[in-house]
Amino acid sequence: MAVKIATWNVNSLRARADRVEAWLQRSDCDVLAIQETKCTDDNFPWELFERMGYEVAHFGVNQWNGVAIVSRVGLDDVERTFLQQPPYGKDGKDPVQEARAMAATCGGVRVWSLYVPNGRSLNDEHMPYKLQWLDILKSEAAKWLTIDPEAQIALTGDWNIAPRDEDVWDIDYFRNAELTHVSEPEREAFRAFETVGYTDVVRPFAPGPGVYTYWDYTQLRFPKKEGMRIDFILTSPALASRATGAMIDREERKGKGASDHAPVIVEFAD
DNA sequence: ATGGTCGCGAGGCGA
Repeated sequence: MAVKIATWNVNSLRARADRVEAWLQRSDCDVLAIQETKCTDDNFPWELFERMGYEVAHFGVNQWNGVAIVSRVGLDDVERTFLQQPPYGKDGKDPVQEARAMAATCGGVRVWSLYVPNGRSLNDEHMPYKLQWLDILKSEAAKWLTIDPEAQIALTGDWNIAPRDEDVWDIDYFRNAELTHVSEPEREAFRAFETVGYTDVVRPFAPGPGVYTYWDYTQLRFPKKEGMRIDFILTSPALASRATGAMIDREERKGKGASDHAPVIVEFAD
């Protein structure tokens, strides 16, 4: 079946409930993968989606992270965390499994909602966590294609990596400040998904330069058009061949109460 | 102008 899938880091679902509802209405998406709900199941706004006729599954353990999948074309075989997903333990504290990944089968597509660890800084212990998290996810994703080369898989979400120099507004600024998201280890971790067979299905329909999915709240980054392309939809080969269009909804970043990320949308034909 | 923005949750952390 034809299906329209979006991914969006909403940066708090409760603070943005009205915006999310309005966006879902006008975007007419069949599936929305959400990151950073910042909810637990207890304070998650279930009825918001149910009254629009969508099913919803959520994975959130505290006020951090949190991922969800919303669908009106079925929501089956919900899976929370990927196999071998590494936990995070700071300063030798007990490692905790964070709510950063979940999957569901919607309209025949295995949709993953992914919130890749930020990394924080090149020397922070969060960076090796980020790289290991991605490496293990890549290995799992490679296995899925080995098991079924025709699998319909969409790896969607906030990858916290800008794979190309043109994916940030000024690569020299990032290099000079030794910022994350553009380092070679991070980019290699991203390319590894392409090496095992996954494709960015949005970029061909929304080519750069100057095309971004995220703008920092500070420094007037959005009006100055100083953003980053860090949200992606990567798909298996069989699903990539069905992509007929895609867009980054930059309009949604405008105005008071916007998330710092824009929704990213792709359409697949039958 | 040595700051500037958010959200969560009630001080500081994470982004």
